[in-house]
Amino acid sequence: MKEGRNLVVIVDDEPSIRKGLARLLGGSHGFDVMTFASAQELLAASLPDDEPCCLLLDVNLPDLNGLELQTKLLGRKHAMATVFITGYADIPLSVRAMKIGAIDFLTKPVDEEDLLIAVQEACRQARQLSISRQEDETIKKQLSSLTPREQEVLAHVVSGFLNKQIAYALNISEKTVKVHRARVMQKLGVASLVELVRLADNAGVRKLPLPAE
Amino acid sequence: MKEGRNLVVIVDDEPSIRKGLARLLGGSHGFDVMTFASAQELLAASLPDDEPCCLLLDVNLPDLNGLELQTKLLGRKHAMATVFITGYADIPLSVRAMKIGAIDFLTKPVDEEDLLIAVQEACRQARQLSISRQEDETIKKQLSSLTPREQEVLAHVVSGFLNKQIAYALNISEKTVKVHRARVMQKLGVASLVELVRLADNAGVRKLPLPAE
DNA sequence: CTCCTTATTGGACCTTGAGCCAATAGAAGT
DNA sequence: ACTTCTATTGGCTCAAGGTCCAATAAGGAG
Repeated sequence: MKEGRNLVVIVDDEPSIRKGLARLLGGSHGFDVMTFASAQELLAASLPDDEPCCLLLDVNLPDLNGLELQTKLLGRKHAMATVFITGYADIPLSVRAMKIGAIDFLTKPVDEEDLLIAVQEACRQARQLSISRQEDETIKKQLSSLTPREQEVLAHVVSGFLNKQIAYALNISEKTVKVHRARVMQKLGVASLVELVRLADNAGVRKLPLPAE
Repeated sequence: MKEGRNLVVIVDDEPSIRKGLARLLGGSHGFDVMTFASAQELLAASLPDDEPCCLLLDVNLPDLNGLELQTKLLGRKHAMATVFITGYADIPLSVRAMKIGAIDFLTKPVDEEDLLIAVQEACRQARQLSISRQEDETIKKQLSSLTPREQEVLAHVVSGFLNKQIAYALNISEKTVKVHRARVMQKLGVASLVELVRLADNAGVRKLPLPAE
């Protein structure tokens, strides 16, 4: 992943627009640029691995609506944020675009200043998303390296149970719980219960109901 | 706070529109409705205490732009979510509205179905916001009931320090740390370290840097 | 089939960390 | 002077973590 340069992926069926945008962004403003003429082209292409990017989408693409393309891409592993551009559009369409998370929705002729601000913001959000996804990934991987029993013990621990309560709930001895617990701490690379709770919460570990007290 | 009924606050300078919207929402659909003819009227009025509500704003108000009004209101304690309605507007305006957090941006003539969906969603989000703000409030209040020393100890505890490390850092004995710690737990109404960490994290208690290891 | 690894379980023992009860001392307010 | 709040500390008990050891069962490699 190249650092310092941000990738902008342009999809527009007008060659002149593509070139204009590419020159503007790629030239003096230091973005890496890739261009596509249609949604199909983009979907078929392989983007640089895990490179967070700003999608610059024309709404009125010949083969697929820009919003539908955006929806299709959202499900992917790629971290991206979208800026729409359009020549002919109405308010409901722009509102729908914003609702599904577009960074901005610009009308042609596009104001350079607006475009740059939007693209920079999109890149920023894409990078942010990429980072938080990677962290998520790492945590999930660590969690899946736990054995079923360890995961069970972890769930109880972060629910606030004492070892003896966990032992009773799982019908094993307290000593065994301690062993599992120690393994969990070691595998997840945390040194304290505090860190363990934060990590588990971030990973969305299900909290169990407290016992009747 | 009345339960079960959601409040919709309508601001529009056209009496006929006000009445139409009020009748539609207040009648068969069971919303509580309040209407205002201008931004000033709304700002001067006192809304039911802490009642989460849906703001239904005409964008083209005589005295103040709908978006500016929304911005003014955001800073208040009231939990509200906004749906804009407009007769004459352009895409940049609708995009700006969505950027500042509008739930929807509808064009006249307003489709009843769309309006209802938007209003319901706005009410849902307003209630949600209200709840999370109340929780925030409660936590902040509890935190401020801690003495300075207790807050200091809390900060260290949720940073993963051991009692002896805290004692050394604060230059007091370990026993003292334990007492402060117990008081913190009691005042915040938590029974375990796990809960304490979650509560502190939600309240944004600053984590201290770990000691050199 | 045997050997090896992993997961799960558990006991005895010891060290450290944390929680509970009681208590003192100073400062501030009534 | 008396009460209240805050900060402080000691002693005792319980919880948690570590060490050393060990048994059982499942799954693969050779």
